[in-house]
Amino acid sequence: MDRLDAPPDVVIRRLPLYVRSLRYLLEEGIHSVSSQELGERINVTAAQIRKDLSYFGEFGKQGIGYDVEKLLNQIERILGLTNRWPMVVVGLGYLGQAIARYEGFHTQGLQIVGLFDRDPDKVGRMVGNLPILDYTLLQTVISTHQARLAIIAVPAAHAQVVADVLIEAGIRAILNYAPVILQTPDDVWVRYIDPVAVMHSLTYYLAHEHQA
Amino acid sequence: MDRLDAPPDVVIRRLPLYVRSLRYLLEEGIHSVSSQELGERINVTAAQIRKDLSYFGEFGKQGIGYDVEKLLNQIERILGLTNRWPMVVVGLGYLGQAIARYEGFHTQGLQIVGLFDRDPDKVGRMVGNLPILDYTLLQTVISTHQARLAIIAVPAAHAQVVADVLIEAGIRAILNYAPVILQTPDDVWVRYIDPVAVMHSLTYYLAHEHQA
DNA sequence: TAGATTGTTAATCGATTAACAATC
DNA sequence: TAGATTGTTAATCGATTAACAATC
Repeated sequence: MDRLDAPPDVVIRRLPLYVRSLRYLLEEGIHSVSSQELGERINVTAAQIRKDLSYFGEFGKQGIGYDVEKLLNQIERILGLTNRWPMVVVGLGYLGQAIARYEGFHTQGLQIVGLFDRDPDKVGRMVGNLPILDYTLLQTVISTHQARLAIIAVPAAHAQVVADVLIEAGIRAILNYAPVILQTPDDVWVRYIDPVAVMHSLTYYLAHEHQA
Repeated sequence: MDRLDAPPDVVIRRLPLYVRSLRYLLEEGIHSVSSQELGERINVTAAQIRKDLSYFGEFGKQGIGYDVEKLLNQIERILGLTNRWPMVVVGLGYLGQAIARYEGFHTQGLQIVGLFDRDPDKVGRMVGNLPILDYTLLQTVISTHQARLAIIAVPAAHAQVVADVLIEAGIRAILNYAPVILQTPDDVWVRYIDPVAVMHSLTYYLAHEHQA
C-alpha cells in the first residue's frame, strides 16, 4: 500500500469503533481476535478492517489474527489517545449538563477543563466538579489549558457566534449539538450531532416500509 | 432518471438537513432559493442538491430556483413528516432527561409518548409532563400508541437487552446513544449517536495536524 | 506440515461532480 | 429576448469487496 496517501476520513471515523470494541474484548479477557471476529462485533466486513488498518501499518499475524492489547495500543497511538485532550463545553442547558456529567469523556482521554454559559443565573453554579464560567473567561481558560477541542450545546440561534469566539480563542475542532451548519475556516474541524435529523431519516423508512 | 431505484441512504440522511435549512429560510422571509444558495448554507454542492431531489421528482423551475415553502412541504411529505411520530425513550439518566426535555423533537413531529427506566428510585418521577415508567409497561405503551421509534439512553452494558425488548414490543427504528453496536434483525433500523467516537476522530486530526 | 488468516492488489460498486440541453 | 437555473446524463472520483499469494 501507499503509505503516502492520507487515510480517508471514513477510515478515521471507524478507528474509534475499533478502539472501543478492542477494549470490550480485553474486558472479556479475549486476547486474540481475527478481522472476521472483530468485524462481526462492529457489523463491518473483515476485508474492510484489514484495509483500514493497512493505511497505518501491519498489526496482525497471518494465520493468527491480532493481539487485542497490541492492536488497541497501536490504534490509540494513531488517534492520539496517548495524551489527554483538554476540551471546553459551551452551553449548560440540560444537554450541556448531561455532557459535563458524562464520565465517558473523562475515561476516554477527553478532559473537560471549562464550562461556559452566558446566562448570569447559571454562571457560578457547579456542574460536577467544575463551575460554570462567563464567556469573558473563555479566552483565558482555552489558552491556559491549550484546549483545541470544544463542544457546543447552545441554542441554534447562538451557535455560530459561539463558534466564531471559540475559533478566535484557539479552538481547532468542534463538536456541534446545535441544529445549525456552522461556517468556519478550512483549518477548523467541525462535526455534528443531530438527533432530530437522524430521527427524520428513520421516519422516511418507516413511512415507506410497506411500499417496498 | 430512474424512479424505480430506491434513493441511497446518504441521500435520505441529507433530506432532513434540507428541511431544516428551508425552515430557516422561511423564518427569514425568503421565499425562493436556488440549489446554489441552499448548498452554500448546508456546505453541499448545488449539483448534489439537484441530484438528491431528482430521486423524488421535479420541484424547481428553470431560471428561477425553488419555492421554499413548496419544496419544504414536498420533502416533509417524502420523509413522512406530515404525520406525528410517537416514540419512547428508555434510560432517564442525565442524558435521557435532557432528551425528554428537549423541545426540538416535539416541534419537529416527534412525540415522546413514554419514558422508561428500570431504576425503582426513578420510576414515578415526572420529567417534563411525563412520568417515568417501569419496563413492565413498555409493551403496553408501545402498542397503545403504536410507537415504532425509540431512543436508547441506558448504560452500555444494558443497551442490547433493552433493544431486544423494544423490538419484541414492536419498535422498528432505534436511535442508540449507548456506546455499543446493537445486533438486531434486518428489518429494524438502528442509528448511533456517539460523541466519544466523534471526539476521537477529531483528536486524530489535531494530533497529525503539523505533519501535513 | 496443514490450516488459518493476514496484507494487498484488482475488480466492483456507488456516490459526487461537471456539463449542458431544456426551459422558465 | 437574454440570463439564469433546473433536471439529467456522463465522467470522475472514491470506497468497499473479493480474491489470493505470503506466511504464521
